[in-house]
Amino acid sequence: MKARRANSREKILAAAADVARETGPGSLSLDAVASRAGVSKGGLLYNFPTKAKLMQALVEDYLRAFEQALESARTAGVIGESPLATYIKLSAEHAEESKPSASWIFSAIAEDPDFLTPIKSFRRQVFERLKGETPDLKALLVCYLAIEGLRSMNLFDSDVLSRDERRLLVSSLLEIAG
Amino acid sequence: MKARRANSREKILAAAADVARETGPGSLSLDAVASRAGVSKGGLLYNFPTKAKLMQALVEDYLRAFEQALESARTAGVIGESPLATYIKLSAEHAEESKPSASWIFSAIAEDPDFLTPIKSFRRQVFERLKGETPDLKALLVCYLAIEGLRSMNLFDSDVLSRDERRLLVSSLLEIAG
DNA sequence: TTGACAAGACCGTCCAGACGGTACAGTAAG
DNA sequence: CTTACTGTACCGTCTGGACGGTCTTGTCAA
Repeated sequence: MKARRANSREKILAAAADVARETGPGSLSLDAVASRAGVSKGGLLYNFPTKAKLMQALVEDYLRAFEQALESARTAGVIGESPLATYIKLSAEHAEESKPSASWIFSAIAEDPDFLTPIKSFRRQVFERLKGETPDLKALLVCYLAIEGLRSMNLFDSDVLSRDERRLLVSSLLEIAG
Repeated sequence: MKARRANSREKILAAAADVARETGPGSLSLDAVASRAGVSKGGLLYNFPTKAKLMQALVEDYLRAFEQALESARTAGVIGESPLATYIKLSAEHAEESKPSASWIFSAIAEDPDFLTPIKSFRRQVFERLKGETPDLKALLVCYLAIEGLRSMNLFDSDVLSRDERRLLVSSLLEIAG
């Protein structure tokens, strides 16, 4: 679409995520993001005219990426696999990444709590879809919530569970999901 | 120990939680808390000499309250009930409260991410204890994580699950916990 | 009983710094 | 000529916190 010289947009987005993760959600200032991205503040404001637009882009990119990953996992998955199982596997992989991938969310809701609404409605959508595809509601609830718990641990960079325990959890969930 | 004239300390703490919930984590300023608590800024600073101390008090009170609730639930609980089942019931009750009880956490970690460490170590402690008391590790993992998911939904004020679904989830977990 | 006084609890104002955002002149590439 | 920036200077606002003053309460000697 844009960016002939270089892809500043993505650099900036990545820099914002890094700054949020490393220096904390409250320290996500435009100056910090700009210098981290190797871009001047003027350049940042050229790409994202306001801080809110930056946050919005962060949210939208995140949601789009997850949606695409889910879609391709669904088509590329094992044929006999249930949609719930696919969801569990994909989410577990995401949570297994060493870096908390979305701690910028904290910055976003600190900036304006309304940034949560698109995320919430996306989650709701995914859950409703899963509900239509899963015969056993109890199994769905348990698995979905446990995955949500895993996501939360990743978000808060919690080390309550060991790697082995995480693996055992996932395999148990897959067993429950059938 | 303190507060001869009135109990400003608790009023302030409650006000801080209210402000964080209603106006968002980023808007938790001393001025806002003071006016909400019906106290001047000077008075607030008298009780909590710095913003960090306020946050710390919020964290400590929260942890202490949960610990006490857990302890009394353990002693007052049904005799045949497993510790895991007690934990599930208590946490579910907490999550059932209409107001997100701890959204000030976002404010705290925006202020300084280190406020998470006492919370994390507390969680770890609780989990380790549960691990020593629960024979079935798989059941523990699934239940603990699902509860964590429930907590996260409450924290983010998410409405993905209906009340009925939450109830079904809890009963399923209790079934798994045995 | 009373008056002096100390301490505790709180008020209201002020300030330095940080932040988001604007403005604008310059420049290198296509 | 346009796009995509860089760099600098600047403004208005908000925030944490310091500070000095004020009102209330308890204590205790006379």
